[in-house]
Amino acid sequence: MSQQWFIGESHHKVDTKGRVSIPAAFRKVLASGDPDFSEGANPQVVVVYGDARRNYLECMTIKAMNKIQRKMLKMPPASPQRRALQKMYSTQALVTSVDETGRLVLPAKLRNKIGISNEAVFAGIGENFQIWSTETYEIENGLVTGDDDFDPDLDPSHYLFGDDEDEE
Amino acid sequence: MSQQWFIGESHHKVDTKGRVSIPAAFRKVLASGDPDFSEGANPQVVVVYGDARRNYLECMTIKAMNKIQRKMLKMPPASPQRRALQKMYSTQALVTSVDETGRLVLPAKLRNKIGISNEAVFAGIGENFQIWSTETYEIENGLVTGDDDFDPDLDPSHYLFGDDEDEE
DNA sequence: TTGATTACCATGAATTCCCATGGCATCCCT
DNA sequence: AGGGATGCCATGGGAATTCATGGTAATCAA
Repeated sequence: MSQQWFIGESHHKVDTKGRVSIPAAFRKVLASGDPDFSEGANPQVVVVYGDARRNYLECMTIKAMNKIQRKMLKMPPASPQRRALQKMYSTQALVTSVDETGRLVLPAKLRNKIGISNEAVFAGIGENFQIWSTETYEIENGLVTGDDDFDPDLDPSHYLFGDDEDEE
Repeated sequence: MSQQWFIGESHHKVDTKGRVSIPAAFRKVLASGDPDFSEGANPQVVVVYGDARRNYLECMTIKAMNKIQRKMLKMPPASPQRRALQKMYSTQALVTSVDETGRLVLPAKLRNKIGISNEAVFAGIGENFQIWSTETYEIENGLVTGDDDFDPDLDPSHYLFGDDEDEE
């Protein structure tokens, strides 16, 4: 069962062809989230580059993608919500697979979108992970925007308080 | 099982004869959704150009078309709903096949319908995909119509929140 | 015959595949 | 504890293949 969540942060080189190594730990999660994965083969990944306001790529397993697709199919076909989701998760997304050497190829379009020159940051978010250009990542993650219910100066673990579910 | 969904977005040239390359990824989905497909042959596609309000072509696999036909057969024969569907999906549709070089030929009638000059956009929507003229696509997809429950400025992923199905 | 449609061939660019290397950590042997 | 030996990991380069696209010849329909 190895690892279930994408956890960790790491930096990787992006070469002229757009190839980037995926952190080894993430590859295992991808493999376990790919229904068609067989030992020795290469797991598939989904890369979502949709939303214009985002300056990172959202990556997930096939299982996670299928779950999203099922959710979308349950929404009213012509609703703006469903349309927005479909545009983002179906149209502006890419299904590809990890290569023999554990790398992912990011097409030029996607690299431009997030402004990657030659180095990328992989950030695990649990059920999915993000790819950032190193420069953007440093800037964007320095400043945390707060709203009325959020205090940037507070230790985040405070928000875990209360309503514990059963163990494990 | 290769790929199950039409996912991705890409631009392709349309020549004077109406020939357009179908994105390679889409061709694989078409092949797997064609019951009569045999290795090395050319998969079939269904192109629906019916509805006057649409300024794009809706394309799907044979399997998807069969599903729609079955649904229609279950509806009351003389109902306006069934008639409308039949007109769109049976009358104003075209079954054709991908050629040797991976292209599709769009007859002049269909090109005029969606106003294609010399470039088309292919947009994957999961179970099917759309063909747009580049110009229309840019315009139509820039403006997002909002209603009371829809905020165009919100990241679409918000609409995925809640009501989780059981874990698999 | 004439315009349109289909089949066949050609090519550059992009992408995928395959092989190679250096570094770091782990294991194992004595 | 030293010192290989082993193996995985990140990265690089070149070859081989696929893709998108163009052109020309053959076939068809009216």
